[in-house]
Amino acid sequence: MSHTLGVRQAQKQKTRQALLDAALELLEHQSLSSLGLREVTRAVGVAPTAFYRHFRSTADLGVALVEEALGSLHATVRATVSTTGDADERIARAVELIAGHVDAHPAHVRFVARERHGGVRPVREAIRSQLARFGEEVKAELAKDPVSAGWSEDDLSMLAGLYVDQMLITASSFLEAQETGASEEQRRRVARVAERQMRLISVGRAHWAD
Amino acid sequence: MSHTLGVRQAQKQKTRQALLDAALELLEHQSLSSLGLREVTRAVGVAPTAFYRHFRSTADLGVALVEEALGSLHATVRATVSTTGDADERIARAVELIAGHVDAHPAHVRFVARERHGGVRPVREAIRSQLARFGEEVKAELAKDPVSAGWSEDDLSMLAGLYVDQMLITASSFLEAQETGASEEQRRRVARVAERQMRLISVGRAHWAD
DNA sequence: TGTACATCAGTGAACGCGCGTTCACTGATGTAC
DNA sequence: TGTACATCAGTGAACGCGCGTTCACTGATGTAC
Repeated sequence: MSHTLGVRQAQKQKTRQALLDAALELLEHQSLSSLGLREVTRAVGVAPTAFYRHFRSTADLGVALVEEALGSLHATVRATVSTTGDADERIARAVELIAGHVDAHPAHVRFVARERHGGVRPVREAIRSQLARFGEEVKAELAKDPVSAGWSEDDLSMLAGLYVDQMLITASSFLEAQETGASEEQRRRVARVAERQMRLISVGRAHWAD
Repeated sequence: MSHTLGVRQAQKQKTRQALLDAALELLEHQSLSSLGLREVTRAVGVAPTAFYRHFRSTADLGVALVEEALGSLHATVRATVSTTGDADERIARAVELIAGHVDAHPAHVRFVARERHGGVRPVREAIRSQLARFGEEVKAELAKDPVSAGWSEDDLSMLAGLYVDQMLITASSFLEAQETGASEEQRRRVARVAERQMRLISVGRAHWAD
């Protein structure tokens, strides 16, 4: 370990991460389009001008947050598609993984749900392109499955998109339950609905070629 | 026609509507949480203080916009569920109706998609409660259909929710195509994907009880 | 129909405040010899 | 190892500006008689 990055650069990274963390927290109750640069630096405890050493604008910071948030989601997506077992087991496991992701990174999920259709174009586009990548991965996984034998590329993409959207809807429902301080029972109801919706899609998939 | 509302009240309504219209237009490139009261009055051409004669805050104006936007969507939802014909015809007609709605009211669709998970709680809640009402209507319509004979209440709700979410996703896809100045061919591709996703759900529905 | 008074949508000045951005700076870290 | 200079992350003062909100007002509309 002779090359540990240098004190100066390490400190810079630390400040940058503090800005990202503070922004994510401030975004719990507002949208990126109303987030102020001074708000963020105040929360971190640095001068407003320090912001410019790391980001050109709050929109730029938002794009960095997309990478962070969808990076963490990416791991969950991969875990979800690579589960094994019969259809029902895989669905139950997928919903559990999503619930776990929302518990671990609620602010990331909120950020993606909020800014996916939000008012800041570069952020919206960054989210869209990352979700398209997820779609490609899910599609590749679907293609391997014997259930999809003989499916056209278009149909595989269509189904992959349906799954990705469904994952986000499910994550967003768990988040809402969490935010409104729902009981364990309400949370389980969200899980049950999500499982059945995925199961219905999976039934449709099994009979698609009929 | 002896009771036409009175000049004063008619003028007040006109100003109120002008505020709503201006706000909706300003929300094309930002979220409600960053919309300023002075921005809105400036666009209308009235003094900032006139705003308070109609709304207590921009959040309050947002709630009024929810009613307007979901009122217009409501008509489309009802038209969609009350189509007749075989499954494929009904799906094609539903997608056409959604595309038509996006053409007629793009700003309404954008507003709902953006603020459904946006930063202003009362607005989010107003949207949620209206969408829940749509879900109830779709559910009632599903219950009448012989395909759903023997379905539990929970399963009917689950499917109705899936349809409502799918409608919004479809509307949002059309809007995105419209915003990015997509060609007629790209627009038709959006329609084709949406139709197939609905068809897959409909296949799942037909085989649900198997 | 005419008059006197009440209502109230919209005005315009004023307020204190926080915003984003600029600029020249400081002082710790990094580098060359 | 020590020295002299370069780099650059973070500072702090200053700027002009638009914000939301208050207040007393105006004058057209509405109402009572």
